[in-house]
Amino acid sequence: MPPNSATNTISLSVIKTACSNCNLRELCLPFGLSIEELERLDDLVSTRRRLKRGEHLYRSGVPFDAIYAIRSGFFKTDVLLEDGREQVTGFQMAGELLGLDGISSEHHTCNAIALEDSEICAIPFSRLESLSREIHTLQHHFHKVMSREIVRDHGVMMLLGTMRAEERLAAFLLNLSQRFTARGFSHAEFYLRMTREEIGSYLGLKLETVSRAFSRFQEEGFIAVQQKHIRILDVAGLKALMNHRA
Amino acid sequence: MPPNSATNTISLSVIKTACSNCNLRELCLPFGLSIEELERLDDLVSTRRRLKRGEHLYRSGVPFDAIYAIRSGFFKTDVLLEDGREQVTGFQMAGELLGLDGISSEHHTCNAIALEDSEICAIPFSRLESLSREIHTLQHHFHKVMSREIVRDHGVMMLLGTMRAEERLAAFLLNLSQRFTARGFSHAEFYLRMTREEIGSYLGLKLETVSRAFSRFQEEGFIAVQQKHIRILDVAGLKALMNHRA
DNA sequence: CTTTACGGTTGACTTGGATCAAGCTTACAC
DNA sequence: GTGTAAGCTTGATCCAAGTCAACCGTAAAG
Repeated sequence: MPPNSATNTISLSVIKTACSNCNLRELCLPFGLSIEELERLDDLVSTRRRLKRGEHLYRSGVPFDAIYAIRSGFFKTDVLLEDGREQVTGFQMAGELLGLDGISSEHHTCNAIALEDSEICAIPFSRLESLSREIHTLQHHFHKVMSREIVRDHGVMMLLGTMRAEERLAAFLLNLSQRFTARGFSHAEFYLRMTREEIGSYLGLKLETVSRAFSRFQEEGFIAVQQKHIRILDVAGLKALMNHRA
Repeated sequence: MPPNSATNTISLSVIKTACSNCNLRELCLPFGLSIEELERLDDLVSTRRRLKRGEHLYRSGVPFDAIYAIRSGFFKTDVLLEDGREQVTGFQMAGELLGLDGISSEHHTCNAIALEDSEICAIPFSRLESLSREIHTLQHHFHKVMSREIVRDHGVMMLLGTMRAEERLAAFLLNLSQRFTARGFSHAEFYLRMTREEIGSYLGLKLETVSRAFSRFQEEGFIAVQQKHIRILDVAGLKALMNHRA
């Protein structure tokens, strides 16, 4: 038996799973690039890494040298205060970028933790800067991605600063639903990868309040919840809840 | 009398006040550039604009085509919900950039309003992208500025998500103080350009709560307040207040 | 100088969400 | 299988901040 030939074929095909034939390319960094440009980006995205549930992709304080694209899986990012308080700053899914916070000080300023077994592509940042000096489209798209992160953060501030508990949770569910839809999953049915406590931390609420709001939404017929399994039954109802000053 | 000659001299000297001899250059976009590079940036920063207190620099929804550097003055940015709720997303001072949120959708997503008579430099964004494809240092610094904004937003999330009213106000005062210091002003004494209501909106509190927290800080001897005039008397006291889970 | 309006302070009372506590469900280890 | 721990739900109670209201201070307009 010549095992090498088979092995080589497999590993070659694995390596070949670069940006150019990644099915997330329209959601991720390669968006809008030509075939030739894509191949240049492939050269850059050399390191792939698998993470188990609970594993850190990076920790606050460690030197920054790459940003990460999520190939599959689900992450949270959080910031810890000295006294132990945790703020979850975001939940990230396939096609989204992690690590943009590290550019400013050349050190990561938050923790990124896999909430399920995941796979990421590491993109060395200085090489990304070089390439985006040559590829206008890549440069512009990268700027859009950073800007989108700022806009998203403003949305979270709005949520934390002016909304009541049920509005926050409704906004959260609608946002998740919309992002799952963009990835070809059901907009109405999904599993939450995070605990009630993590949702609470993100939304500035305690886990008991999150749990009660879920129960309330179920009583009202907006959703069906069973632990981490969510079915959205009334999108309009959830939206209405957010807009009227209750 | 020949008024023209005098006028021309003045306007020439005003025009010459470009990045290369702006005293904010170390805080602003030109940071780290060589003399020649600075001159290329000067060509780009052509439009200067004065705004009266209360005037909008841009409004949410209008097309984005430039970012703005604050030459002098003070701004707030806010997001309005359909039902009228306002979230102040930031306060910006000299040397800081406005409008980064507009890159992602090519439309501004918040309002920028002058809180005192101010002057800004408009930087056409597509020209900034061109130039930063040629000047590595400019590209890298711009990325750092965007990233810094993301880190700042995470700080605000932490504040809104996990801190109590007095911690939030203490964090806010310490942050202002630090930014004034970086601009060569007293770290201990300054005038607030915003109302209690705007502070409250930023911090996710009502104006009465902000007012009471100011009074409380004064009673404790941490600060002296008289309307918008603030003197910080005990930085350590304010810091301590933030760290101990009270 | 007086009027007026806006912003700020303070008090009394209410309330949404936190806290404390008990019990339940699910999943995994043994 | 059974045990156990982590996560979730629900109830009772409490409290920080919100709401409502009155009044004060300052600054701009007349």
